Amino acid sequence: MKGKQIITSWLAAKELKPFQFQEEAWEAYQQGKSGLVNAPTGFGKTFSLFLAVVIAWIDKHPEQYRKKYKNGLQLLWISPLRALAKDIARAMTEVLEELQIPWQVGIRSGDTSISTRASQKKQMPEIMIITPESLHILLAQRDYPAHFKHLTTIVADEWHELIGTKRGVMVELALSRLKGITAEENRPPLKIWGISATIGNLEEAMQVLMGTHYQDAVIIRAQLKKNIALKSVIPAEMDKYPWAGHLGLKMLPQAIPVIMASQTTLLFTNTRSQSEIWYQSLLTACPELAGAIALHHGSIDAELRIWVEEALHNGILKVVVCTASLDLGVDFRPVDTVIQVGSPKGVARFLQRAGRSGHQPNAISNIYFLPTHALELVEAAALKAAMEEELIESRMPVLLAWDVLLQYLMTLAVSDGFHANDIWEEVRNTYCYQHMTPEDWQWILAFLTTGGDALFSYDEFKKMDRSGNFFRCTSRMLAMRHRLHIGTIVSDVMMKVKFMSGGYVGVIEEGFISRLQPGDSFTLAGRNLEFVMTKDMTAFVRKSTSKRTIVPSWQGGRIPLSSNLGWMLRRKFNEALSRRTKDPELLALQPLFNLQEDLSHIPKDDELLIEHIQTEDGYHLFVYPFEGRLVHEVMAALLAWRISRITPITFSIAMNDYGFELLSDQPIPLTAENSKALFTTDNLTTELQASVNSTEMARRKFRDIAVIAGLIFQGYPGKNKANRHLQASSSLLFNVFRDYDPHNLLLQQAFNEAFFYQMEEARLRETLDRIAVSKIVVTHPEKLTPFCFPIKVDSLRDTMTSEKLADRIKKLIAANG
DNA sequence: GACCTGCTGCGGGATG
Repeated sequence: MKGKQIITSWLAAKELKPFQFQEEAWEAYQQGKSGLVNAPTGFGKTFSLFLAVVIAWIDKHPEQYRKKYKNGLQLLWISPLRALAKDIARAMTEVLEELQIPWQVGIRSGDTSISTRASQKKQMPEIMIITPESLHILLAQRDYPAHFKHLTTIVADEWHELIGTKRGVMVELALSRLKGITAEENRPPLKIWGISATIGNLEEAMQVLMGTHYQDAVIIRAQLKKNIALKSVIPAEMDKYPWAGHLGLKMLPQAIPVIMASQTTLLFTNTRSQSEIWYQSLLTACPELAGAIALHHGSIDAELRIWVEEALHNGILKVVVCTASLDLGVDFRPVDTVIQVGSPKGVARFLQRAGRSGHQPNAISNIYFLPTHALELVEAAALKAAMEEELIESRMPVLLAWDVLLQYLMTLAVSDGFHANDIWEEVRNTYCYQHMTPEDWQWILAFLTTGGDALFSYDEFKKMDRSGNFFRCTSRMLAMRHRLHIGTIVSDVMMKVKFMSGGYVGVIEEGFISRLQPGDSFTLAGRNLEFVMTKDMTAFVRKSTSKRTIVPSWQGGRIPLSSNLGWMLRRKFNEALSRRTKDPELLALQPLFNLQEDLSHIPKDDELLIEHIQTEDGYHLFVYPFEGRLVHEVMAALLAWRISRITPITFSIAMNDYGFELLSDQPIPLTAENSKALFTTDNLTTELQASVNSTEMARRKFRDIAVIAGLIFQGYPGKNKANRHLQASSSLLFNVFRDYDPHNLLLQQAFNEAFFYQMEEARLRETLDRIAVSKIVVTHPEKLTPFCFPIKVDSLRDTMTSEKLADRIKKLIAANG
């Protein structure tokens, strides 16, 4: 083992010693195994595998490993982020230089220049770091197998980020093809490795990566624990802290000392508009932060974001206000403190964010939790317990994603073409498509060659030619369009925001701009801007001096509270009234809990609380399953439907992550006696269909599916079509399939996705099953309770502007006494 | 005494 000696002595010269898990990874790799490496952030997961490859290389060529050859591509490193790819390439290059190994490290991603691509094509670097999309683009090139002739190893970095997404499916498919090429050329099997943070289903994560073939893959777990110090910031005047709200600006004075005492702080918010508001407020409160504070979220111009990331790296910034855009990626060493404003919604996400600080072995990650309303403080106690018990969420792998398969087959068709029998074998051995039937496969092939039962008369849907079992796309126009559209991320159509004088600020939703009059001011990227005009999907602006500006809102995703966190939250309520609890969060909430108990009840984890409250608005029913807003939305609709079968009655519905409300102008006939029947899982599927508009939900899901499957052309880069266009064509296709091709697999997929992701059907069932064995506690409080107040405020918001809302809340309080 | 909602990720290439 010459390689290992060389590496360990090189490390020793730096006063470093490999961790045990790293040595285990080297060993396993040396034996030709595949597997998954799991370790907390900051312990060198990346290097465990990179050095394993280097060691094996030295052992293979002990005398001439420092000689320059044209070795060809040895190691393919899949990174989900372009920024991460750059960082890793830089680090690898440094190591190789120190070891005097003349290997090239290349990056292949969307920002790789045309000339670099061309030279890569002539001579591949020994190591290539690539995004899943770019990997498929390689597969879409003529003679693509030649690139991979010398490939021995593939590493999927940050695999926990990809599993559970269609980008992960792209990786599965690419691996199946690369394995196929290796087998065709009678080379030794590829070594396939994943690198993953801890998730609930690590075993499954590995199976997904390996496919159904590799039986003897290993999981290497680092027996290391990241030291995380979670500190809840308890509102100074707890008895005056709002019961509802999500911005948390009241806590600003308590956030400032934390920021000032730290070297560099990342302040995470849940939404882009919230980050804009916090940025402005911090700057107003501490003008001395000017130049040392920055803002980072997904709608800010990429160049500006890169500047912020670099400034963070170099320690120039004191604080960065951000959203999930800084969840992962580049290692920001100067960051020593993280502040989470509002609920992180999940344990894994919270850990991930905590790990952004103290990013070195044995350093402590400091994370402060800042509640935005009183009850949210319980989440801090729940998070603490969940971290101790390592109760980390699972990521469910995507199954039978037909849209991605259609795209992939087209990729193969535009490069060298494919033999259906070979590819069928390969695809069926991926985790995603293991249950694909021969009929499904035939349908897919027919759809790509003829357009299927619905689209057979339109030539643009006949994408491939068939001769026997060989499929190929001969149209150069289709091939080019296809290469442009590789990928599974379907973004909403956004409008660019540019200065009149040139200079790009960021993006904003069409709908937001359409509500502005020229001369109106709004805030983006922390700047006050005056709207001038729109032209070609671009909003032109100039600097504004106005003090009153509107903060835009973006219609982003709505992440529900995870079931792990919900479960822990329910458990924490058991301790709410116990004097023995040591959680400072629960102790601080004692007055609130006492009030809730006086007015109503605090549910234990084996109870379901239901509150009947009558106000001047009507009759309210509040239910608290703590299962996240998506489940609550569906449950509310289901319950409303079932109650309306007892008595003719109509409701309006509201919900948040903790519970939901049904509001009616007549008494709601739900009692402790009939409640079990109203929450039963009997006839669930049919009654869901009746109560929820699943067709509409499926129609919304279908838009992305149609784009990914290549049925809708989104236009050439930089010239995106307007949103209306996309909606219209996808809706049209949806109708055509429904009417003329009801067995269409893409249509079925749309319904499946609606049930799985939008209604969280599995989780709904589990919730109902839990309720079936729970004790149901029905109370009749005389006024609004601390539990119901946030939901009530939320339901008012739908129908009112914010000023009216403030008045309304005052009235509510007054009426509540 | 109680306010403002809603994340992220990627991206042709052949020819003159």
